[in-house]
Amino acid sequence: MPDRDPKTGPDATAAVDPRVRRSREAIAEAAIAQFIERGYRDASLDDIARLAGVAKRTIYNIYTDKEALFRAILGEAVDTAERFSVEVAATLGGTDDVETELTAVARELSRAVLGGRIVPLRRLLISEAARFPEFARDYYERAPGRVMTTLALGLNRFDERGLLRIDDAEMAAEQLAFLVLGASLDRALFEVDGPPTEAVEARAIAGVRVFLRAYAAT
Amino acid sequence: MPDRDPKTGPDATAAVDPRVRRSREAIAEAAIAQFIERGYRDASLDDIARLAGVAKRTIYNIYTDKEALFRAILGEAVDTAERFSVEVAATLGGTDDVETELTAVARELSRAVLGGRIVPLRRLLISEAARFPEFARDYYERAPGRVMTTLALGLNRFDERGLLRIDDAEMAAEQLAFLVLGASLDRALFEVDGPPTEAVEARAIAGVRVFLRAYAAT
DNA sequence: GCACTATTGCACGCAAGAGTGCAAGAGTCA
DNA sequence: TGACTCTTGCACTCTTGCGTGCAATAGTGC
Repeated sequence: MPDRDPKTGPDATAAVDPRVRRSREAIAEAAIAQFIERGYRDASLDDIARLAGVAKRTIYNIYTDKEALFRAILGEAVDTAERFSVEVAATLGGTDDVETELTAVARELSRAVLGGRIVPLRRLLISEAARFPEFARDYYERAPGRVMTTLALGLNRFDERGLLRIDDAEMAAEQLAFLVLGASLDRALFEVDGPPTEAVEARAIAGVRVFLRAYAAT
Repeated sequence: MPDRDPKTGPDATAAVDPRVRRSREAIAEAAIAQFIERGYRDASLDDIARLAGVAKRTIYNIYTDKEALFRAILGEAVDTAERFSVEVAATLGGTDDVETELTAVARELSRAVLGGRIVPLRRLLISEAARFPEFARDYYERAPGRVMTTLALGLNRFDERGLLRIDDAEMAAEQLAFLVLGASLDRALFEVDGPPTEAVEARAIAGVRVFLRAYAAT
């Protein structure tokens, strides 16, 4: 939904000047860092330029606006989050060992969501949800939404094998996900620099156990 | 932890001028509305003054700073959230009908968290967690933390009655809470003006069912 | 009604930050 | 090397918003 590549049309039309390419990359890197750290309003273009090792004027040569920059950069971040999401739990339901598989997915989920830049990105999206509601919605469909769908597929596979008894797979997927990392994720949103590990693992394991007791086919 | 009543010492020392009282109330109301709607940085004191029907100068007669105003107002909001929280699930574990009681608590929780000003407050706390980390921590301990403790006590009562088999009550309380409204709350943080109801109820009911299947004593 | 105190409005000063213009310099491609 | 394009630095404008000073006014308590 959001427009990326604000000034170039199709990428294929003639190779871009390497200077432009380098500038773009440096700016993108500096911008996402600043936006995530300070938010849209408090991130200044002077700082971004300085951090990117680029003149402020150059930013304006590429992006029309602070807003255009933000949209482009945030769009990329959401793309990245989506790319991560398609890989999570993709193979779920492949074996007969439900507990092992679910535990592995629980760990994978925890690591992926709490380890990388997802939590800061979520904070930014929530902070700017009033100003840029499309991004929040877009993210939610493409990242957590995709994970839920994938999880649901895997749970259905277990159901078909007679290892779990799943009635509403989408609902069960949500329940599994929030059992595993709901509490950890919620805390993480509030504790800006808290250590991510510790209770996270315990919650993941315990969550899987509860899920299994509720949904085991026996 | 945060300082409220920035300029008066103990409240008991002589009744305050009613003019001050009125100003304070009007300012507080306008300020929390603006801060919640626009965030710390984008909320302007001119707007708050206009909205409160008060001269900007008056705000500075009461609060030294924009920051002092924010701290005072946010402190009050957290107090209110805490007051709400002590009432949630206080009577849990009083009867023998686990399912009915848990379902009632699930509805109560959903309504309390998703219905009032809690979600916008959470958004604000998350947005400003980098600038004011004390408030985020403080809130988390005093509101959700308190609810978890209360829930855990109730679950323990069911365990003592032999109706549930609870090993780690704090963990079980978290699991229940996030089964019931984890998904709804997470969505709510991103969807600024989305309708709160609809799937919320379904998640609450289904969450309780899963919890019971996992923890029933039979 | 009187002394006192808070509110008001308004015009400031000041700083930060978005966005622009331009001429000089440097990289790129053939 | 030459033609071209992008980057750079710098100074500049404009807006927004914080915070203050002051003299006039109005509410409060006795």
